[in-house]
Amino acid sequence: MNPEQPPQPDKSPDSYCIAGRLRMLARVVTGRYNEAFAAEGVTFAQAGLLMHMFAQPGIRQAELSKRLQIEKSAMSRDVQLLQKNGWLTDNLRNGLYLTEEGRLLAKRCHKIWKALNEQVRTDLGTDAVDGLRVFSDHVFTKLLPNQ
Amino acid sequence: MNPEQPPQPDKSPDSYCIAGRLRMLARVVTGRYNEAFAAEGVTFAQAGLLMHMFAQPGIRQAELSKRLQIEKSAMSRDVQLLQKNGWLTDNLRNGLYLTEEGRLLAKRCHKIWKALNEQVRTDLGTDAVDGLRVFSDHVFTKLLPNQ
DNA sequence: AAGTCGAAGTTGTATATGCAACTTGTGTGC
DNA sequence: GCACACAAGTTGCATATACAACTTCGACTT
Repeated sequence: MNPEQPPQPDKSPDSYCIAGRLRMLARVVTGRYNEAFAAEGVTFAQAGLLMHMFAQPGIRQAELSKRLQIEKSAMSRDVQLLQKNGWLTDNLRNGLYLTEEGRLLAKRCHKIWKALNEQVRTDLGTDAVDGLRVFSDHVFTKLLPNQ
Repeated sequence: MNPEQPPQPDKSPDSYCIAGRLRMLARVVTGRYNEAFAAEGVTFAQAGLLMHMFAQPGIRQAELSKRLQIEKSAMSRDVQLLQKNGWLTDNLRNGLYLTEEGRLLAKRCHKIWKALNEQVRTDLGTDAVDGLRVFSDHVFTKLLPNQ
């Protein structure tokens, strides 16, 4: 795949592995976001869910699953974890609602997210961000089965 | 973040979340690769490691960690899993070597990978693949600390 | 109302991943 | 040779994720 390189990120230019590259990038970028949310005691994944639930109270797990392309059982467990922390009301099956504590946390997370996402966009530059958007659009139109 | 959309992948065009998007893409694309490797009884992550070890026998965990940007403890466990399946010799600490069975599997995986990766590139198109490459290059130069 | 079917959600099991703390190995200076 | 420092690897613990199988819920039919 990429023989004989010194200890360096694997960035072979041609015919690189799409899945491998995506997963590596996700690890790197997730790490950066996780650092930023650590002060609030949440991971990026958790913060993201909280922000979705804040933006759309009562949303169902099934809808979040489709939007985020996370398997329903994974979503179920993510949701249970948030609930265990007291951020969700206990009527999970009737739609997801944040507790007051959850709403406050979601707001703080959104503040952090907004600043960080801007920072990262600036750091990477327009070309990079556009590149990812183009790739992303093609995946949605060409790789996803139905909707 | 993305209020009021019907059950659809979250593809809000402007100011989308870099980390969220990357993670979603990684989930989607990983799924596709995992399907392809399922016949061999391995995941994409495992197949990738096997191919690296095949291409560079004796490579150390530390080097793979840096190349793939996987935390060393995660790498340690991934390696132990491969060994448990009889694909690695037992001298893990002196570099990673495939068993004969491991080498054969790695070759079959490479065949699958090569065809699939080409297929995905074709499906997505040059624009998309270039877009990801550009993004990726910027992450390596701007987001990774040292090397 | 009872039965049925499909969607939504949960649980069992396994892998992939990270952080912190620990252990082991290696080399360097004395 | 020893002691110390640092790199490599492992282990404890927790989260994120998927697939399969199961349960529960709701709507529709009769």
